Amino acid sequence: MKQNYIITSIIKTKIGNFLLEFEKDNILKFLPTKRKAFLINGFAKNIENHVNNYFSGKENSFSFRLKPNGTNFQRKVWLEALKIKYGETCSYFDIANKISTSPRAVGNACAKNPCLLFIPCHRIINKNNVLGNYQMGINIKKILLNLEKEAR
DNA sequence: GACTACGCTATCC
DNA sequence: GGATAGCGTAGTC
Repeated sequence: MKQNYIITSIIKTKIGNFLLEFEKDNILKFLPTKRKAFLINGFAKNIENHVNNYFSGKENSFSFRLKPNGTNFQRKVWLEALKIKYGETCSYFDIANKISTSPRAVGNACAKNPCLLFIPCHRIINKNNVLGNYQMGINIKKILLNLEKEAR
């Protein structure tokens, strides 16, 4: 029987190194890390290229297959986040309405997003246009949103 | 039961 | 009108 192995690699981006975990062509995790960059194979290199294109404004959507680990509820929130288009934002309140829950719970799920950037939870902000919070800090959130606004 | 990447309201300058 | 504090809320650990 053939088995799929989970592969880890560290890729380098403008805003720091990211730990990439994938299984075949499904991305399981994409999180910031302090570890030194290393690439395992062509797939990781491919991701790195796409991410760097994104950071230089040349690319505005990712078409990777994601396989994030989470509860049903978290997946529902992430699915809604994926629907937010490049350069647009949505409030926690809006997302909460769509899946009939509370904004607090939406924030909770976003905080556990294992695929930063690919699941664009940086596009989810507070209702009163305040940015809210972010796993990598609100500075990064600000940078990402500005990048998308200008590149559009 | 405690903890949130929220939002609303009341209350204070 | 702006700043702050308190509380309701829903999901997770």
